[in-house]
Order: sequence, then C-alpha cells, then structure tokens
Amino acid sequence: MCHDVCMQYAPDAATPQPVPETRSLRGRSAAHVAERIRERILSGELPPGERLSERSLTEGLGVTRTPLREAFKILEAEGLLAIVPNRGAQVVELSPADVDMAMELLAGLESVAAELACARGTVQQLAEVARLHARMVACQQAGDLVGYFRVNQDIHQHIVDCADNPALSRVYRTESARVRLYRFAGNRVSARWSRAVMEHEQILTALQQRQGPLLRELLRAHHLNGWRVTRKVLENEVQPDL
Amino acid sequence: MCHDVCMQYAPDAATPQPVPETRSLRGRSAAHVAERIRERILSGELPPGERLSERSLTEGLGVTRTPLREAFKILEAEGLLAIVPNRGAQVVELSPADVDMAMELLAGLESVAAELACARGTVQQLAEVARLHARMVACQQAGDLVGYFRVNQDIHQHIVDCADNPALSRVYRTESARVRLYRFAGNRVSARWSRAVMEHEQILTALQQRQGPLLRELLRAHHLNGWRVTRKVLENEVQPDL
DNA sequence: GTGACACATATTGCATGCAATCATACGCAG
DNA sequence: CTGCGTATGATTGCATGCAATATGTGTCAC
Repeated sequence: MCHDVCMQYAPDAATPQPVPETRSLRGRSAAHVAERIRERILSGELPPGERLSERSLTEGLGVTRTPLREAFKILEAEGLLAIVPNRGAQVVELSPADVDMAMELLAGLESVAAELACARGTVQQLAEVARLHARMVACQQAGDLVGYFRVNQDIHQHIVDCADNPALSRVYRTESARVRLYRFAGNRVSARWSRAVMEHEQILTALQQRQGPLLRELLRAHHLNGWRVTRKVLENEVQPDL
Repeated sequence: MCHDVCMQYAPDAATPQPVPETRSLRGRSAAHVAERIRERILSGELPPGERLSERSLTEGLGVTRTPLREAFKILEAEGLLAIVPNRGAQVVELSPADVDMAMELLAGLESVAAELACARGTVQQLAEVARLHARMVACQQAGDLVGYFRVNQDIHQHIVDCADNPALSRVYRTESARVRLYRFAGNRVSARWSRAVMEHEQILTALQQRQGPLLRELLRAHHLNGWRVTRKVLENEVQPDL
C-alpha cells in the first residue's frame, strides 16, 4: 500500500521525518500482515488448500520473511493456516465432518450467549441488531446474496456480543471465521434463504422480548436448519440455485 | 535439556550423523519452544505480569531469537502472552473481571458438552472419567492439593472430550489454560474442597446415567460455586487455609 | 535533595544470509 | 515408454546483523 513510499530515500529533503502521515509500523508488522492474509482467506481470494509461498507474499505485502513467518504462526494458532515443516503454510481445508463439529460448537456458543444476551443486552445493542436485521432484509429483497451473507454474520456476532462477555465474543469470532467460507454455500439455495429470514424474524422478536430460553432454542434450530442445507450443498447432494 | 549435547562439535568422530537419538527438530522449533514456555506459565514458574526477556529465554532453551519470537506470537494468539511493541512479551495478567468472563465461557462450554457427552460418550470414555475421579478422591484424602487440582482439571477436560467434538475440546483446553492459575486459588479453602468433591460425585453419577440436562445443571452449579469462592480469595475477601 | 536532561547500554524489530529440505527435470536402465 | 535414481534449482528453517527504541545512570541546575 505505502511500502514503496516508505522505501524511497530522502537524502537532503525538506522533510526530515521519515514518513509523517504513516505512523511507524514497527512492532505491529506481523499483526498487520496477519490481518491482510486473514482478509484474503475469509474473502475466498486464498481458497482452502492454497499453498502460501513466502516469496510471493513478501513481495505482495512489502515486508520481509521474518514478520511474514510470524504472521503465519498467528494464523496457524487461529486455525486458518496449517504449517507443514519444510513445506510452508497452506490454507486449512476442512472436511464436512470438521465443519459439522465447528457448527455444533458455534451453535453451543450462541445458545450460551442467547440467555446472557436476553439478561444483559442493552437497549442500544438490541436496537443495533434490529437495524442490522432491516439491512439484511433489504439485501434479500435486492437479491444481494453477498451483502446478505455478510450482514447475517454480523447479526449473529452482534447477538453474541450482547452477552457482554469479551471472551465469549472473541472465541465466537475466531471459530466463526474458520468456517465462514463453508457456510456461504448454504445460502445459495433460494428455499433456505427465505426461510432463514423468517427464522431471523422470530429470533429478533425473542431477543427484543428477552425470552432467553426461547431465543436459545430458536438459534439452535436456526443453526441446525442452516447447516443441514449447507452440508447437502457441500456434499453435492443439492445444487445451489442462486 | 539436551541442547548442550547438540552444540558439541564432532570433527572426525565415528558418528557421521549429527545427533542420532534426537530426531531433527527442524520445522518444529517454534512449536517446541512455545510448549516449553506454556508449561512454565501454567506451572506458575513464569507468573502473570512477568516480562520475558528474549536473551535469557534463548539461552535457557538453546534456540535463537527467531523461533523464540515465533513462539511468542503463538502464545499471544492463545491469550497467554501480551506482546507490547518495543517492550517485548509478558505473561498476561487477568483482572477478576477477566477471569469472571472466562469462567462464564468455560461454564457455557461445559454445559454444551454435558448433553453431548451423555449422548455420545463411549463406555470407555466414561470409565476413564470414573478412574480419574477415584484418583482425585485419593489425592484429596492424601491432602495432595496440587495433584488434586491437576486431576480435577483433567476430569473436566475429559468430560468435554466425551462430547467427541474436537473443536469444542480444543477451545475448552485453550480457554481453560488461560485461567488455570487463577482458579487454583479457590481450591485452597478446605470447606470448598470437600464440597467440590461431593459435587463431583453427583456429576460422575449423572454422566454415567447419561442424564444430560441434569449433568448440565450440576456442572453449571459446580462452576458457579467454585468460582464464587475463588473470586473471594482472589479479591482477598477470604484467606485460604490450605 | 530533587528533578530534568543527556548519554550509554540493553533490548527489541526486522532484514538478510546460510544450510537443510523439498520439488522438478533429466538420464538411464529395463 | 515407464520406473527409478540423481542432480539442480527453489523453498523453507533458523542464525545473525543492523537499526530503532527503551532503559538505566550520571550530571547539572535549582
């Protein structure tokens, strides 16, 4: 982004300070690189199974191998990369069984969050969920599948955040990211899409009425329904029609 | 441990291979170092707040700074270390509020695991929990607080493992490790100690009878009771008597 | 005595170099 | 033509060096 600028020499220039507008990145290089690679993985630009060459990434990101390799370790700890000794890093490939387990975990985390969110969520937080819900419906009506999916993920994260437990939010975010790509497939079935929105209506109502146990069951069912369809798509038993 | 042996030169010796008994660690150095540091943190040898000097650790572990710094990144991603730019790594210090949130998360994970464990746990897995329970009781009767605590942690991990969900087990293990040291304090109160064992008896019974909802509630209550005492100890409202 | 500043030292962050390992292409026997 | 061994280039893992930053210490003004 700006590394070419940073690389230029300024022998006697009128600007003595190295690069005024870009605050020094020293000490944040690995985290910054990890963030960039994470984005590329979650967007699908780096698909599961893709091998990540140190050489091309260092050139693409304008950093050297040391911070890049540190970023690899971070992403490996997050479960996004697998590092094979002497063969480098590759984007983790999850089997349907892996995703199954992850979905069970996510459903569990959400069901735990549900009761806490109903008990503790502030009015503002609940309103934010409602706002996101409206945006999601708008995306559906516009046929914007990608936008819908992103806002959908946002809603679920926000519900978890309503539980006001940073550790829970962090784990949910990390584990949700691991399977994001795989879940997208399920939304590409029109029948599921419309039904999911209906389920979301009920979820929103339960949250607003702070009916913890009900919300819990709705979320669990929502997950189960969604994953049942998604698994069939992943296993090529159903062809997506969107 | 063996790095001094590895460092010796063998100019013309009869053993051409570098070090026959120690298989090459190439490609596993960072993970190995992370494991060592993790042990030291979890044992309390490196207490919360401790600054980790690269110099002393490289000398102590017989590795250079590169794999050590990679290990730091891994441990930071696990939530055990905090890396401050230009000031290096230090063991994370958790506030009572942080531990509170973590305990809520752990209780949630266990309650999710409870029903799955009752539904899916094999007879062998349940027997292993029973075996650990017996060992724990033996530790209690021997007054072995440290052994008791370790087996206790093992039991909870095994119950979660009975759910047969690797993702759940992994998250539980990582999040449990983050707060292990802080939880130890609560066991240093004799009244809590004996009551905890009684609760474990009930937990074991519920698991063996595969009563999911009951196990769920027992685990939740067990966590709440334990944490209530531990928090008081951490906040110096109660003096440990063990 | 205390505080502030400057200098010296230690430590960290990152770049680079070297050795081990892997991947690929080639030669050759069958 | 196929299979296998080998050699060579590419890639990774780790060690080390250099620059930026922090830390400790001494000096001096007040």
